[in-house]
Amino acid sequence: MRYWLMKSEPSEYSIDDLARDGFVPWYGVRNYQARNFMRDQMRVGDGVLFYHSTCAEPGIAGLAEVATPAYPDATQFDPDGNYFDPKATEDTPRWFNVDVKVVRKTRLMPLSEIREYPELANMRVLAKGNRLSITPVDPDEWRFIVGRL
DNA sequence: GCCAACGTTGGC
DNA sequence: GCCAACGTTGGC
Repeated sequence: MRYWLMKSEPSEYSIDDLARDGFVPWYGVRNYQARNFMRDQMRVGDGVLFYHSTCAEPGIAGLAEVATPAYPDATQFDPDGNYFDPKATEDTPRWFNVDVKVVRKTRLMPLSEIREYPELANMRVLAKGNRLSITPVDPDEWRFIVGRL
């Protein structure tokens, strides 16, 4: 069992959207490291911190979990979509995604609050210049955060 | 809107 | 295989 932090822009897809839909295919990831996390390391049942980024109040907004193994991201094959990849084919897909299902919306734990806890100082989401949309979370960090939501 | 940081691309 | 140029991310 692993733990993850996954970023979403709430203007695109928020925790309220996830609470409404129940689950969502995490499509559109076009970064190899983030893809590899989904394809190679995620397992059904892994815990997910749902993080709002690029918004007025960035921070952790809810809890979710990995709901499916990784499978080819359908959007890479759609020439009219924003996520089309001309180098991907059905036989040799380049991008993968899992489905994520809601556990619960929580209070918002703002980025500014995350920074205040020495216990969370090593989180990758706090690292300067970190741009990864999916990052692993240590079990200790997970427990610390969940206990305060 | 700014800008630092980072990943990717492509010429050589 | 290097590396400059470019595009994107994301907090502020």
